[in-house]
Amino acid sequence: MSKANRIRIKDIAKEAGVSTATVSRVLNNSNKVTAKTRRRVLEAVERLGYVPHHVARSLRVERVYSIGLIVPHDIDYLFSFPYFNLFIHHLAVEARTRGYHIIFTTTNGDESVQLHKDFAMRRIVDGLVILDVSDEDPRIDALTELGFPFVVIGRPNHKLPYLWVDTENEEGARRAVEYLISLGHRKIHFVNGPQHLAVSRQRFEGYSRALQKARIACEPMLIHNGEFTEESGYAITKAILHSDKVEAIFYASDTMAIGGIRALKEAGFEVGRDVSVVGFDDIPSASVVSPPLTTVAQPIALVGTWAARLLIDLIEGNKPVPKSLSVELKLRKSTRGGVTVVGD
Amino acid sequence: MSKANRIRIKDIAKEAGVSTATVSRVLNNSNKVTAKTRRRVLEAVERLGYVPHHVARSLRVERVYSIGLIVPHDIDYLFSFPYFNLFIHHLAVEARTRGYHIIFTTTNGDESVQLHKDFAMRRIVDGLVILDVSDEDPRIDALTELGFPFVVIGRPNHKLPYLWVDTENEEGARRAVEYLISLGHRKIHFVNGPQHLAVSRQRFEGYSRALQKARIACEPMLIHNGEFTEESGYAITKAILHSDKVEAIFYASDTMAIGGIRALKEAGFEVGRDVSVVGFDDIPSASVVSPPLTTVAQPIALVGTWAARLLIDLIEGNKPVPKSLSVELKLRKSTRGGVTVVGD
DNA sequence: TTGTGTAATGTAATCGATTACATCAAAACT
DNA sequence: AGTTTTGATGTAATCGATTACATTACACAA
Repeated sequence: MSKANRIRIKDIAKEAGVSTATVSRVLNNSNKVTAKTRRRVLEAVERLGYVPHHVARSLRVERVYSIGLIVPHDIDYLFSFPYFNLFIHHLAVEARTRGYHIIFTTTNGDESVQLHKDFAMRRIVDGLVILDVSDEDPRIDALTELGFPFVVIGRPNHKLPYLWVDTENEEGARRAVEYLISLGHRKIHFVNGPQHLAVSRQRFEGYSRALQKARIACEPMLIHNGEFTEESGYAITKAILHSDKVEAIFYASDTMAIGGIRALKEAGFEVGRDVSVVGFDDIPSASVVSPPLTTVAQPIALVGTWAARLLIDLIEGNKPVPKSLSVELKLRKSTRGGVTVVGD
Repeated sequence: MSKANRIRIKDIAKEAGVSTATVSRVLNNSNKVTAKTRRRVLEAVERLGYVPHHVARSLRVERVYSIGLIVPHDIDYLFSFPYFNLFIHHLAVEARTRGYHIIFTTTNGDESVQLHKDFAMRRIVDGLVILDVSDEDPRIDALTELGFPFVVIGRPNHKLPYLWVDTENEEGARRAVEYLISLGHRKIHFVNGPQHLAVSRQRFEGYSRALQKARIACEPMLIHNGEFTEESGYAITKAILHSDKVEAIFYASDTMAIGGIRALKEAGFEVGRDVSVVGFDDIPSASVVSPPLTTVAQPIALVGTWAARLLIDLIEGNKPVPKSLSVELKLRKSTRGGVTVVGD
C-alpha cells in the first residue's frame, strides 16, 4: 500500500495494451468496447489487483457517493432518538446497496447550521439527512438556498417545501389515548416534549383528537411540556402527584415514561393497577422495565431505509415523494386491566 | 450551488490579484506570505464566500480526513455493543476536533474482510476502527499487509502486533466475582459469551482469578458459554435452574443478565434476595430493570475518544501506544445483602 | 476501388486543489 | 556600486480518474 506500488488505471492500460480511456470505459460498463478488449482489460485488472481510486473518481464525476448525518452534540438527543443505532444501521444498509456510504459527525447547536452548509459547499457529501428538526428550522432554508439535496426526519412546519420521512405521530398518539379511554379512563394527563418540536405538536394533536372524538374536554391543566428525558419525566410526574389525584398518564416518550414510573413507584402506586401509563417510541428498555411498558412502537428501521432511499433518489435526479410510516400500539402491562403481553 | 457559480481558488486569485499558489499558501497557513498579501486574500475569500473543495484537496494531499467504522450486519452485535451511540458519538467528537469525520457502513460477516480491504485500497478513509474482533482476526492480517492504519477495539490474540484500545475486562470480572464472594457466595455460576471472542476469554480469566485468590475451586460445571443476547441468557439460566440449586450468577453481559433475570423470576426467585446477579457493561436498561442490575460499567465514551485519538495519531505518523481503560463496579439491587443504590 | 457510415479506440483536456521549482525583488553584505 | 542572500510570489506539473473530441478500423454500398 506504499505509494510506490499502487496500481493506477495507467498501469492497467499498459498491461492490457490499450488506452486509459478504454480501461475506464470497461470499468464503467460503457457499451462501446469489444468483448475481446473488455476481457483483456479485466484480466489485467485481475492480474494486477487494481481497485479504482475513490477520490480521483469523485473529483471528475462530481459525486462522492456519500450522504451526511450530522447529529446534535446534545447527548440527550442521541438517547431520546429511540434506537438510534437501528436507524443508522438501516440507513447504512440501504445506502450501501445503492453504492453510497454514511459520513457521520456530531455538532453542538451553535455551529449546526454552519456545519451543514460546510458539508454542502465543500462537497464532502452528496446529500444530507436532517435530524432533530423544529419548526422553521434554519437548516432547511440554508440547504434549499444552496440547492443542495436533503431529507428531513420528521415533518416540521416550514414556509418552504421539502422532502421528508415521518412516522404517524398523530395517529400513534390518538390510538394510545383511545386505548386509555377504552380502559375507562377519562382524566388523562399528557406529558409532552418541548413545544418547539414538530413531534410534540403532532403527538399533542393526536391526544386532543382522541379526546374530542370521545367528547371529553381537553383540560389545559392536564398538559405538561418538558424535555424528552428521564429526569424531566420524573420531575413532571412528581409535580402532577403533588397537585392531583392521578389515574392515567400518557408520556410522549418512553424515556420520560420510565422516569415517570420511578416517581409513581416512589409515591406508592402500582403502575398497571392503580394507574395506567403509556409511552411512545418502544425503546429497548421499554420491554424490560417493571411493569413492561405499553407504548407506541415506531418503525425506526424503515425510517432509516426510506431516508436513504429518498435522499439518494433526490441526489440522482429522480423525483421522490415524502413518506409517512405507520406506527403500532404495543400492549404490555403498564396499563390497567390486566392486558396480556403482546410481542417481545 | 449550481456548478456555474461555485467559487474556486482561481477566482480568489483573480479577485485578490495574486496567483493560485499564494491563495493556497494563505489558506494553508504557510508562513511564506506577507501580512498585506494575506489580508488581501482573506478579504477576497470573505467577499466571494469561498470554501475549499474537499475532494480536490484530498486528491492532491493524499488524505481524505476521515476514519472508517464498519460494523457487522449482524444486528445482535449492534445491540450487544453497549451504548453504541455513545461510542460513535465520542469517536466523532474527538475526530472532529482533529479535523476528521467518520465514514460509517455496515456489512455482513462474509464480505467483511474484503470491505475493509476495499476501504483501505480505494482510499475511502485514512484509517479504520476494527470492532467485534475474535482471535487471529483476518482483518488484522489484511490491513497489516497493506500497511494501512487501524485500531482495534478490544485485545484479541494475534500473531502480529497491532494498536488497540481495551477496557479492563479481566479486572472488571475479577472485581465483580470478588464482590459476590464478599457477600458470602461460594458457588458462582458464570454465564459467558462465545469462546472465540477475546472479551469472553478475558472475563473468564477475571472470574477464575477471583476464585483462585479466595481459594475456591473453579468448577467447569459452573461455566456456561452462550451468545451475548437476552435469549441466550434466558435459555442458559433455564438450563441451570433445571439441574442445580443456584445462589449467584455472574453474566458476562447485561443483555444476558436481563434474560437471566426473566428466567429467575419465572421460576419464582426474588433476585437480590434469593439469588445474586451481576452483569457486565452497564447498558441503559441495566438501571431500569427490576431489580436494578449490579454490573461492571465500561467507559464507552472514553473508548470512543481514545480510538479516534490513537488512530489519528497513527495516521499522522506519531507513535501511539495501546490504551487500557479502567472499569467500575456499580452496586445496585440485584445482589444479596440489601446494598444501597449507587449512582444513577 | 473508392466512398461513406458506424463502431471502437486513442489523445488530451478537465475536475480543483497543492507544491516543486523558477523567478524576482529587496535586504544585507563586501 | 556590485554581489550574495533571503524571502515572497508566480508558473506549471501533479494527484488519478472521466470524457469530449479526434482518429482509426472496418463493413458495406455504389
